Amino acid sequence: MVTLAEVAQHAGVSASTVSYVLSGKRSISATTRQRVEQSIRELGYHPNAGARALASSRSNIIALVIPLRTDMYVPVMMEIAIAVATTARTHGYDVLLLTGEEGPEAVRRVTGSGLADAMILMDVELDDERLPLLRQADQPSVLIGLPADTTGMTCVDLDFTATGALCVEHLAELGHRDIAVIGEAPAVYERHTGFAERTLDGLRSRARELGVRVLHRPCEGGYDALTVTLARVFDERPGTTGFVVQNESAVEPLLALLRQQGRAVPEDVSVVAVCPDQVAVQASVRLTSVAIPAQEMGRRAVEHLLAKLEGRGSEDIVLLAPELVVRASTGPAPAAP
Amino acid sequence: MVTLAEVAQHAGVSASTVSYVLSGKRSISATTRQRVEQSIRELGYHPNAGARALASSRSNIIALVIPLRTDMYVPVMMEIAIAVATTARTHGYDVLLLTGEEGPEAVRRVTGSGLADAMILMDVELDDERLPLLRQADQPSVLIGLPADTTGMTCVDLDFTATGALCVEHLAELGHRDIAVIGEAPAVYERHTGFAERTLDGLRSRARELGVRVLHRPCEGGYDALTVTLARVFDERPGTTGFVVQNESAVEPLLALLRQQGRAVPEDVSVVAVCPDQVAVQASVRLTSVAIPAQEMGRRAVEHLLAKLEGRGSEDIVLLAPELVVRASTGPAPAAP
DNA sequence: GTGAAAGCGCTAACAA
DNA sequence: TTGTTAGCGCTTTCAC
Repeated sequence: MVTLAEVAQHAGVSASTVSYVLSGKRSISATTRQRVEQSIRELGYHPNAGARALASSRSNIIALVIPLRTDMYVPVMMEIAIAVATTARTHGYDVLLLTGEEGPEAVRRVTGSGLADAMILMDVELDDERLPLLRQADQPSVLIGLPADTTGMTCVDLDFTATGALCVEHLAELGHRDIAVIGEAPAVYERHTGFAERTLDGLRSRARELGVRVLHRPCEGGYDALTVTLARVFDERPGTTGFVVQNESAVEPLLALLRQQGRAVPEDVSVVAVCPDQVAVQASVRLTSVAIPAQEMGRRAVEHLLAKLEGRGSEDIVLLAPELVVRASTGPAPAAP
Repeated sequence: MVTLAEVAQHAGVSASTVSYVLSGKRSISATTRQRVEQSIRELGYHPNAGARALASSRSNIIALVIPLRTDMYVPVMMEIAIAVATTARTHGYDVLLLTGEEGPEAVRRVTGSGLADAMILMDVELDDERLPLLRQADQPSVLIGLPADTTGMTCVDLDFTATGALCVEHLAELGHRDIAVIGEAPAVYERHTGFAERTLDGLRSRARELGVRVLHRPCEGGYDALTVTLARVFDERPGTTGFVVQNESAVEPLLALLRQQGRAVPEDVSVVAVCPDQVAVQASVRLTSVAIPAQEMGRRAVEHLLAKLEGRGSEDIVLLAPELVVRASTGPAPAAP
């Protein structure tokens, strides 16, 4: 294993010079720099991460805590994780992958050991038990998601309230007056992950303003669950002409069942989805949808984290504006019979 | 920040004693151990990761290289990653998440810096450019996937050859004599990721033995692509009664199009999928399928890696046996018209 | 069963 | 612009 001392000797300079060539923290003459860089290349030198961390008390590692549950938004999680990793790399950081399994203990362990310089938490719950630890830790952190109490926290999330509002607005403009919301599995609401409620809040309050009636039904994914849910919806509100779906695994079943019942999309019924674009374009009817901007969420989370690490302040709450893309699943409400 | 020295002082012992209490590498009297453990708890001590890595030249970190492409098997990738992370934790290791983006350079960087003690590579291509580096590195590694040349490598993968064979066997037993294979996107085959070809090989050679005709069509996901592909299949082989699908995003479109064409599943046409169980059970017809055992792959990869780290040898190639689960999408071939 | 002490490879004052 | 040097916190030999 090649050490910095060996590089120094090979280049005929002192260790600190090599160190400074690497860090750029003081000016080096062009010739010296070149000799050192030459030696580094010739010897195939790579700085030792442990030694560096010890001496500088910076590991150049960001911890990313992903949810253990894989019942929801898996591709979105993955996309965020990848965005976090690639963004971090462009800034010289690596990413440590932690699962939610360890719970609050993970925060303590990483914070205490100096394994990572900072952390990003995904799938934050409204009243997350890790938040107190995070607040008292001296490590910067960013949440992806929005807890109930955001005091002292930096959060990045899609503006789900605006998302909900946007969905109704679109349907209202098209003349729909009776809307059903097919939501996430009941477990998601019980877990109080926040985003589902926020979508609903935004949707309902805008609906009230626009004079649109809303029926909300949480729903497990899959055909069986949706068959029941859909029957109940039309039973209770036969005049329903608009659907908002926020549940990936309900999308295709919904479309299939509507088709099966002879309700044409978008002629008889309009559907707006809150889902990744890939799902929207690969569905059997190309879906008008609001996408979850996973990449941007990951990127922004890292950038805010780095800002904090470098002592630059940064906004506390970053809510990304939703964008509704109109595709083939929404159209004017049918004339009342 | 609490150091080992402070714990030692607080407990009235030497630093090395504390270290040995932590590592268990030499016997400690019960009373001393208790005093030390007490101090550790009282002071809230966490060993410093950098110092530990420097002194022991072991980081207790495993690097996991995930593919950058998210065009395929995303949930499977995620599941493997989570399994790797949780398994690693139970053995005292953390996981560093690297994207394929850096390419071979990532291997060099991690190997050279001592950032990680070992690495796991996912989505290995048949002729992967990282393999030579891996072979010459002194770090243990495990591949998830099977390259063309496995010399000196430890690999974990589903036995896709057996998977292909299993699919035809099932269809052949049901009397199907003309089978179409809806494969991954052409790009997947061009990339030579191996698994797609291996499935096909196993499928074809078993088909030959059983006197079954096979037509293979790579296919992009989605409805449009599948519409074209399906038309071509029935054009070329009107007598096709069995399908094997190895492409998540072709599953639902296939079922929908067959239904639309008035071909009932499984009465007129049988479908076997190679896909995650979740996809199989949530499809509009519950699919007979061979699952990709993502969790087990992740777990096994870590276990083999640890075996190598501890100097225990370990098998070179681990091919997990496929299991076909019969659900509602396969049945006896219809009598010839 | 326990302690003393020499590093591990690097960073960052402090000096020149 | 460059060199000297004192640690960073821990592991591990060597000695008792």
